[in-house]
Amino acid sequence: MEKHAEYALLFKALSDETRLKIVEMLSCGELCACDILESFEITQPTLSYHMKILTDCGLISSRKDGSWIRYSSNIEKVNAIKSFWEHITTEQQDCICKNSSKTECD
Amino acid sequence: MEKHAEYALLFKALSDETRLKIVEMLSCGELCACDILESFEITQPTLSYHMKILTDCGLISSRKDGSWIRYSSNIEKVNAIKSFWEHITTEQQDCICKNSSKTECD
DNA sequence: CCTCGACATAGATAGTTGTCAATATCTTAA
DNA sequence: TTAAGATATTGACAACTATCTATGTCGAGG
Repeated sequence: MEKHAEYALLFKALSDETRLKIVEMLSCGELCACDILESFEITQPTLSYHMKILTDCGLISSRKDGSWIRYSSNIEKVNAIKSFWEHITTEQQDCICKNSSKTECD
Repeated sequence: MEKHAEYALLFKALSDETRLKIVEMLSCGELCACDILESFEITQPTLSYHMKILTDCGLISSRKDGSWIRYSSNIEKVNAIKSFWEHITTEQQDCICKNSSKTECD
Protein backbone atom coordinates (compact mmCIF):
# COMPACT_ATOMS: atom_id res chain seq x y z
CA MET A 1 0.00 0.00 0.00
CA GLU A 2 1.10 3.55 -0.60
CA LYS A 3 2.69 5.04 2.48
CA HIS A 4 0.22 7.84 3.05
CA ALA A 5 -2.71 5.46 2.66
CA GLU A 6 -1.14 3.06 5.11
CA TYR A 7 -0.60 5.74 7.74
CA ALA A 8 -4.04 7.22 7.11
CA LEU A 9 -5.37 3.82 8.22
CA LEU A 10 -3.26 3.92 11.36
CA PHE A 11 -4.45 7.43 12.19
CA LYS A 12 -8.02 6.27 11.57
CA ALA A 13 -7.47 3.58 14.18
CA LEU A 14 -6.37 6.36 16.55
CA SER A 15 -9.27 8.65 15.71
CA ASP A 16 -11.54 7.25 18.39
CA GLU A 17 -11.38 8.28 22.04
CA THR A 18 -11.91 4.75 23.32
CA ARG A 19 -9.18 3.31 21.12
CA LEU A 20 -6.74 6.06 22.13
CA LYS A 21 -7.34 5.18 25.77
CA ILE A 22 -6.83 1.50 25.04
CA VAL A 23 -3.48 2.26 23.40
CA GLU A 24 -2.51 4.27 26.46
CA MET A 25 -3.53 1.50 28.85
CA LEU A 26 -1.43 -1.00 26.94
CA SER A 27 1.66 1.17 27.26
CA CYS A 28 1.89 -0.10 30.84
CA GLY A 29 1.95 -3.72 29.75
CA GLU A 30 -0.10 -6.63 28.60
CA LEU A 31 -3.79 -6.76 29.44
CA CYS A 32 -6.60 -9.12 28.58
CA ALA A 33 -9.84 -7.93 27.04
CA CYS A 34 -11.77 -8.24 30.29
CA ASP A 35 -9.28 -5.95 32.06
CA ILE A 36 -9.80 -3.34 29.40
CA LEU A 37 -13.54 -3.77 29.29
CA GLU A 38 -13.86 -2.85 32.95
CA SER A 39 -12.50 0.63 32.29
CA PHE A 40 -15.16 1.52 29.76
CA GLU A 41 -18.90 1.76 29.63
CA ILE A 42 -19.23 -0.22 26.46
CA THR A 43 -20.45 -3.72 25.78
CA GLN A 44 -18.13 -6.64 25.16
CA PRO A 45 -18.88 -6.82 21.40
CA THR A 46 -18.09 -3.14 21.04
CA LEU A 47 -14.73 -3.63 22.73
CA SER A 48 -14.08 -6.63 20.50
CA TYR A 49 -14.78 -4.40 17.49
CA HIS A 50 -12.26 -1.81 18.68
CA MET A 51 -9.63 -4.45 19.44
CA LYS A 52 -10.00 -5.83 15.95
CA ILE A 53 -9.36 -2.42 14.42
CA LEU A 54 -6.27 -1.95 16.58
CA THR A 55 -4.85 -5.39 15.87
CA ASP A 56 -5.70 -5.37 12.16
CA CYS A 57 -3.61 -2.26 11.62
CA GLY A 58 -0.77 -3.74 13.65
CA LEU A 59 -0.80 -1.20 16.44
CA ILE A 60 -1.35 -3.83 19.06
CA SER A 61 -0.59 -7.52 19.18
CA SER A 62 -2.61 -10.31 20.67
CA ARG A 63 -1.79 -13.78 21.91
CA LYS A 64 -3.99 -16.50 23.18
CA ASP A 65 -3.50 -17.64 26.74
CA GLY A 66 -6.08 -20.27 27.64
CA SER A 67 -9.44 -18.69 27.22
CA TRP A 68 -8.02 -15.18 27.51
CA ILE A 69 -6.58 -13.02 24.79
CA ARG A 70 -3.65 -10.96 25.99
CA TYR A 71 -3.17 -7.70 24.19
CA SER A 72 0.01 -5.67 24.09
CA SER A 73 1.37 -2.62 22.38
CA ASN A 74 3.40 -3.15 19.22
CA ILE A 75 6.42 -0.96 19.80
CA GLU A 76 7.61 -1.09 16.18
CA LYS A 77 4.35 0.37 14.93
CA VAL A 78 4.31 2.95 17.69
CA ASN A 79 7.75 4.10 16.61
CA ALA A 80 6.86 3.95 12.94
CA ILE A 81 4.02 6.40 13.55
CA LYS A 82 6.34 8.71 15.41
CA SER A 83 8.88 8.61 12.59
CA PHE A 84 6.26 9.13 9.92
CA TRP A 85 4.81 12.11 11.72
CA GLU A 86 8.25 13.64 12.15
CA HIS A 87 9.00 12.97 8.52
CA ILE A 88 5.93 14.57 7.00
CA THR A 89 6.05 17.60 9.26
CA THR A 90 9.66 18.39 8.47
CA GLU A 91 10.76 20.04 5.26
CA GLN A 92 12.09 17.31 2.98
CA GLN A 93 13.90 17.30 -0.32
CA ASP A 94 11.51 14.71 -1.68
CA CYS A 95 8.39 16.47 -0.42
CA ILE A 96 5.25 15.91 -2.45
CA CYS A 97 4.97 19.64 -3.07
CA LYS A 98 8.23 19.56 -5.02
CA ASN A 99 7.18 16.67 -7.20
CA SER A 100 3.91 18.26 -8.17
CA SER A 101 3.35 18.38 -11.92
CA LYS A 102 2.69 22.10 -11.95
CA THR A 103 3.28 24.87 -9.46
CA GLU A 104 1.89 28.14 -10.73
CA CYS A 105 -0.64 30.36 -9.03
CA ASP A 106 2.02 32.06 -6.95
CA MET B 1 -12.67 18.99 25.89
CA GLU B 2 -11.17 15.93 27.46
CA LYS B 3 -7.65 15.34 26.22
CA HIS B 4 -8.23 12.00 24.54
CA ALA B 5 -11.32 13.31 22.78
CA GLU B 6 -9.39 16.34 21.57
CA TYR B 7 -6.57 14.24 20.16
CA ALA B 8 -9.00 11.73 18.69
CA LEU B 9 -10.31 14.66 16.64
CA LEU B 10 -6.81 15.53 15.51
CA PHE B 11 -6.10 11.95 14.50
CA LYS B 12 -9.41 11.91 12.66
CA ALA B 13 -8.22 14.90 10.68
CA LEU B 14 -5.13 12.85 9.82
CA SER B 15 -7.05 9.72 8.92
CA ASP B 16 -7.46 10.66 5.28
CA GLU B 17 -4.76 10.14 2.67
CA THR B 18 -5.45 13.47 0.96
CA ARG B 19 -5.26 15.40 4.20
CA LEU B 20 -2.04 13.65 5.22
CA LYS B 21 -0.50 14.72 1.93
CA ILE B 22 -1.70 18.28 2.42
CA VAL B 23 -0.06 18.37 5.85
CA GLU B 24 3.15 17.12 4.28
CA MET B 25 3.04 19.71 1.49
CA LEU B 26 2.62 22.50 4.01
CA SER B 27 5.71 21.42 5.91
CA CYS B 28 7.70 23.06 3.13
CA GLY B 29 6.00 26.40 3.63
CA GLU B 30 2.91 28.42 2.95
CA LEU B 31 0.69 27.50 0.00
CA CYS B 32 -2.59 28.80 -1.32
CA ALA B 33 -5.54 26.53 -1.99
CA CYS B 34 -5.02 26.61 -5.73
CA ASP B 35 -1.43 25.37 -5.33
CA ILE B 36 -2.65 22.44 -3.30
CA LEU B 37 -5.57 21.72 -5.58
CA GLU B 38 -3.24 21.16 -8.53
CA SER B 39 -1.62 18.20 -6.80
CA PHE B 40 -4.83 16.26 -6.39
CA GLU B 41 -7.54 14.87 -8.57
CA ILE B 42 -10.36 16.31 -6.52
CA THR B 43 -12.72 19.19 -7.13
CA GLN B 44 -12.28 22.58 -5.55
CA PRO B 45 -15.21 22.15 -3.10
CA THR B 46 -13.77 18.85 -1.93
CA LEU B 47 -10.43 20.49 -1.22
CA SER B 48 -12.24 23.28 0.60
CA TYR B 49 -13.93 20.64 2.76
CA HIS B 50 -10.60 19.07 3.66
CA MET B 51 -9.01 22.43 4.41
CA LYS B 52 -11.85 23.25 6.75
CA ILE B 53 -11.29 20.03 8.70
CA LEU B 54 -7.57 20.76 8.97
CA THR B 55 -8.03 24.37 10.04
CA ASP B 56 -10.93 23.67 12.41
CA CYS B 57 -8.81 21.30 14.47
CA GLY B 58 -5.95 23.80 14.47
CA LEU B 59 -3.46 21.69 12.56
CA ILE B 60 -3.05 24.31 9.89
CA SER B 61 -3.55 28.05 9.88
CA SER B 62 -4.93 30.26 7.17
CA ARG B 63 -4.64 33.92 6.35
CA LYS B 64 -6.31 35.99 3.73
CA ASP B 65 -4.10 37.63 1.12
CA GLY B 66 -6.19 39.44 -1.44
CA SER B 67 -8.40 36.88 -3.05
CA TRP B 68 -6.12 34.02 -2.01
CA ILE B 69 -6.09 32.10 1.22
CA ARG B 70 -2.59 31.18 2.32
CA TYR B 71 -2.38 28.00 4.37
CA SER B 72 0.49 27.03 6.62
CA SER B 73 1.34 24.36 9.12
CA ASN B 74 0.70 25.13 12.77
CA ILE B 75 3.89 24.03 14.41
CA GLU B 76 2.51 24.11 17.96
CA LYS B 77 -0.18 21.62 17.07
CA VAL B 78 2.28 19.47 15.17
CA ASN B 79 4.45 19.30 18.26
CA ALA B 80 1.50 18.78 20.56
CA ILE B 81 0.57 15.68 18.60
CA LYS B 82 4.11 14.39 18.83
CA SER B 83 4.17 14.95 22.59
CA PHE B 84 0.79 13.37 23.10
CA TRP B 85 1.78 10.31 21.14
CA GLU B 86 4.99 9.96 23.09
CA HIS B 87 3.08 10.42 26.31
CA ILE B 88 0.42 7.80 25.77
CA THR B 89 2.83 5.24 24.41
CA THR B 90 5.21 5.49 27.35
CA GLU B 91 4.52 3.92 30.71
CA GLN B 92 3.24 6.67 33.01
CA GLN B 93 2.51 6.87 36.70
CA ASP B 94 -0.86 8.45 35.99
CA CYS B 95 -1.82 5.98 33.27
CA ILE B 96 -5.52 5.32 32.84
CA CYS B 97 -4.95 1.65 33.58
CA LYS B 98 -3.82 2.49 37.10
CA ASN B 99 -6.82 4.69 37.82
CA SER B 100 -9.30 2.07 36.73
CA SER B 101 -12.00 1.42 39.31
CA LYS B 102 -11.39 -2.31 39.34
CA THR B 103 -8.60 -4.49 38.10
CA GLU B 104 -9.36 -8.14 38.58
CA CYS B 105 -9.48 -10.82 35.92
CA ASP B 106 -5.77 -11.42 36.14
C1' DC C 1 -20.11 49.07 -11.94
C1' DC C 2 -19.17 44.61 -14.08
C1' DT C 3 -16.73 40.65 -14.66
C1' DC C 4 -13.51 37.15 -13.43
C1' DG C 5 -10.98 34.35 -10.41
C1' DA C 6 -10.47 32.19 -5.74
C1' DC C 7 -12.70 30.15 -2.38
C1' DA C 8 -16.91 28.72 0.54
C1' DT C 9 -21.52 26.85 1.20
C1' DA C 10 -25.58 23.97 0.29
C1' DG C 11 -27.82 19.91 -1.02
C1' DA C 12 -27.63 15.21 -2.55
C1' DT C 13 -25.83 10.67 -2.10
C1' DA C 14 -23.19 6.32 -1.59
C1' DG C 15 -20.28 4.38 1.60
C1' DT C 16 -18.36 3.88 6.38
C1' DT C 17 -18.49 3.92 11.48
C1' DG C 18 -19.69 2.87 16.29
C1' DT C 19 -22.95 0.86 18.89
C1' DC C 20 -26.09 -2.70 20.55
C1' DA C 21 -28.64 -7.37 21.31
C1' DA C 22 -28.41 -11.91 20.01
C1' DT C 23 -25.78 -15.71 19.04
C1' DA C 24 -21.68 -18.53 18.00
C1' DT C 25 -17.09 -20.40 19.20
C1' DC C 26 -13.74 -22.08 22.04
C1' DT C 27 -11.50 -23.25 26.57
C1' DT C 28 -11.41 -24.73 31.13
C1' DA C 29 -13.47 -26.92 35.15
C1' DA C 30 -16.58 -29.92 37.26
C1' DT D 1 -20.22 -34.32 28.63
C1' DT D 2 -22.03 -30.44 30.40
C1' DA D 3 -21.77 -25.82 32.10
C1' DA D 4 -19.63 -21.43 32.58
C1' DG D 5 -16.63 -17.89 31.18
C1' DA D 6 -13.99 -15.20 27.57
C1' DT D 7 -14.10 -13.52 23.25
C1' DA D 8 -15.74 -13.15 18.28
C1' DT D 9 -19.32 -12.73 14.79
C1' DT D 10 -23.72 -11.27 12.83
C1' DG D 11 -27.35 -8.22 11.70
C1' DA D 12 -29.53 -3.91 12.45
C1' DC D 13 -29.39 0.95 12.66
C1' DA D 14 -28.50 5.92 13.41
C1' DA D 15 -24.86 9.03 12.65
C1' DC D 16 -21.09 10.62 10.09
C1' DT D 17 -17.82 11.02 5.87
C1' DA D 18 -16.10 12.15 1.36
C1' DT D 19 -17.48 13.30 -2.80
C1' DC D 20 -19.91 15.69 -6.45
C1' DT D 21 -22.74 19.62 -8.92
C1' DA D 22 -24.68 23.95 -8.45
C1' DT D 23 -24.50 28.25 -6.51
C1' DG D 24 -22.97 32.05 -3.46
C1' DT D 25 -19.49 35.52 -1.74
C1' DC D 26 -15.87 38.54 -2.00
C1' DG D 27 -11.80 40.96 -3.77
C1' DA D 28 -9.09 42.88 -7.89
C1' DG D 29 -8.84 44.84 -12.40
C1' DG D 30 -10.73 47.05 -16.17
